[in-house]
Amino acid sequence: MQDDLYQLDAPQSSEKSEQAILENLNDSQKQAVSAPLQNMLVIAGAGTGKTRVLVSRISWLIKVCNILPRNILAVTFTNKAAGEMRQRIGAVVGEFLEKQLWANTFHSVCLRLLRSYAPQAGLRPGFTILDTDSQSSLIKRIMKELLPNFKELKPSEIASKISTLKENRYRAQDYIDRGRLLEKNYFDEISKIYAAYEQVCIQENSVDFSELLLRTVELLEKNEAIRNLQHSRFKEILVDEFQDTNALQYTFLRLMAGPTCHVTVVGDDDQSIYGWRGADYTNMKKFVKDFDNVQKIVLALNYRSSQNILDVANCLISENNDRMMEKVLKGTNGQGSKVTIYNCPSDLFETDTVSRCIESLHNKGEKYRDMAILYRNNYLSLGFEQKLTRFHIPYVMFGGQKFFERAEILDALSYLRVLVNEDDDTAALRVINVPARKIGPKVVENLRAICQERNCSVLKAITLLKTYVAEGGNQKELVSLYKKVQPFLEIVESLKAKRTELPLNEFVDLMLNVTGLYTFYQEKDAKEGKVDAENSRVSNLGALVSNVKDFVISYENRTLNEDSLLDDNQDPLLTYLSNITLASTAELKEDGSDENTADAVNMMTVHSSKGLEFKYVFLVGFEQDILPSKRALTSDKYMNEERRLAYVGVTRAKTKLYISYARQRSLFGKTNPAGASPFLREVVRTLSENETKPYEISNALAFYS
DNA sequence: ATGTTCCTTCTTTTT
DNA sequence: GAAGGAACAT
Repeated sequence: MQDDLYQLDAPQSSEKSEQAILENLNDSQKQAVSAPLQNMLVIAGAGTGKTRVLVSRISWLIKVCNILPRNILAVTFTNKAAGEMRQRIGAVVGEFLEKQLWANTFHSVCLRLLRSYAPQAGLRPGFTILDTDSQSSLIKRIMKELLPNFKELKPSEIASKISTLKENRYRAQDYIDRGRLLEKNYFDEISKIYAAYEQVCIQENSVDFSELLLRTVELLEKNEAIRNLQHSRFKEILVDEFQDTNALQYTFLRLMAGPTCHVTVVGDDDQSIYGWRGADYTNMKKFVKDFDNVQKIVLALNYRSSQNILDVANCLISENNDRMMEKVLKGTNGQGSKVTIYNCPSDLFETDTVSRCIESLHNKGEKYRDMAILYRNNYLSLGFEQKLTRFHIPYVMFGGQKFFERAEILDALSYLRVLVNEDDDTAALRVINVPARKIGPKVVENLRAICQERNCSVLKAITLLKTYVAEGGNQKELVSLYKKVQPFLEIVESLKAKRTELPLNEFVDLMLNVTGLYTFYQEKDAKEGKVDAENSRVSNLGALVSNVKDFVISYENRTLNEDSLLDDNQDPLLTYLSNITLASTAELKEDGSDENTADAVNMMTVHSSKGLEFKYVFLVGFEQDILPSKRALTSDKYMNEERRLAYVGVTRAKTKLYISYARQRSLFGKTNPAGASPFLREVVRTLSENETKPYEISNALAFYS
């Protein structure tokens, strides 16, 4: 604390700070970091030190421009990026100042605002966030009720349709009024479901992911006082991965930035790979138009890859016809070794070749953790998993079955959600019969009839039944209905009573016992013969408890500033649930197996590799119909995005890149002819003219014994 | 209400 | 080829 206060009182040493912050930056980086206060667009190619610039710029604002951290808002796309940024800024400006900075994802910034202004935003305090799974099950429920015979669209498809509509600012009524033109198919069904969905969400006091954004935008638009409050607070706003923002996030940004605020956005149109879920890199163009005097800075000096890799990358991306600007990455690490292209007779040869190559690299002293296998589709990982296992090569997979999407975890969280928000029927209905309590569809139907009649939640309906029975009500159906659901109510009530008595982690442990989830999943594990297995359901529940424990510790240590006082009404459980729903991914490390300690080959999709780098990269399955995906052939737009995806894959490599494709591939039990990706053909056609080709083609057959 | 078998599906994924 | 969902039987 002493040190922190010292730092706080010592902004005068700014000349020294200046030097320290600008040290080891190149000219354009320096230009961006030390620019006068203004709106800025930083176009940062792959590996050009984008995060470094952002972190340095924020440090500069704090240490040199003497802007208070609380007047700065840094928005990122993922929690991981936000955490990393906070940590790196903390290292420069000290923890004390770092803690006052808002560095968060779009969604959690919106959540914070909505929690602070719930009533003004049309929400009741304690609202819960719908995860993807809950959203689908809610829609499924609505469809069953409203359109039992409508099978043409899956609940998840409707869910993403609704998300897209929200991202384009269509509420259900807007869609009904003026959406018919947008829709070729199923307009009536979608609008009916959307309208009902909107209503149920309000009833249940829950918001989905897009709703967090949309509601905040609406709040800021219609409430001038709240908007002005944000304007007087945020003097500098910075956005990372700007090419990934969607229309709604862009609107949010415009609303948050007041007349005296400066906005800096950093991004790379060539790395926009989330267009399929609403990301629109033309926001970069819009930004220049909509904001005043935007200073444009281009970073093209690449610190990551050897020149051969960059030559391939530059050539690849140059084929795109919708780029914002011609950008040629120039390396700083010398020519390096050539990119190896493996031409494999079949997918079996491919996995074999890659495994052998990894083995020989390892034998030469390279670490497994410096290598990565990147693929377009998750199903391509299977063959590599098998082959690597046979070669006794350790690997870690990113993505895949996510911890917080597992059934047992979602069950546990649903119980917790009911405790926090008793209107959350989606959560209640998920677990009302888990573990099995003889509450089937019939009982649920009867309950919901009461809900409709009384316009109340499921839990409330059960409570009403209880009162009815206690007061000597004697209608047979109601009494027997109550008997059926009584155990569930008792569990919820007893948990409610104990909630405040115990530390949260102990409470969650207790909950798992009281509800019977532990026993239920123990039996399930036993039936499948995976008792004590690392990925058993019970051990996952255990991991949940320790995750809660970690949360409790950090929650108790949090610094109480004016924002956290506004937050969450001081209910740690509500905070935990919100955090978890907005966190997902690999946030929860399998305890013990810290990724730094385990030396293992990394396996992931190209999408999830964005932002990462590895010494050795194997870009596999670089084939027609895979990369580019079969479905991309329909339009130039999709094709360009696929090419950017390939570009992202290529630019992950530092020292050496291996690209492989098979001439035939077994897929879902069937063997089909395959072949090199047209992207690869483009590159080879263009670069083969060069005297010194940056690549070499290797016939994988020679490897196979 | 629950257990069993058959049938469909098979990009990418964060929040 | 495996997993999740729906229809069917117990």
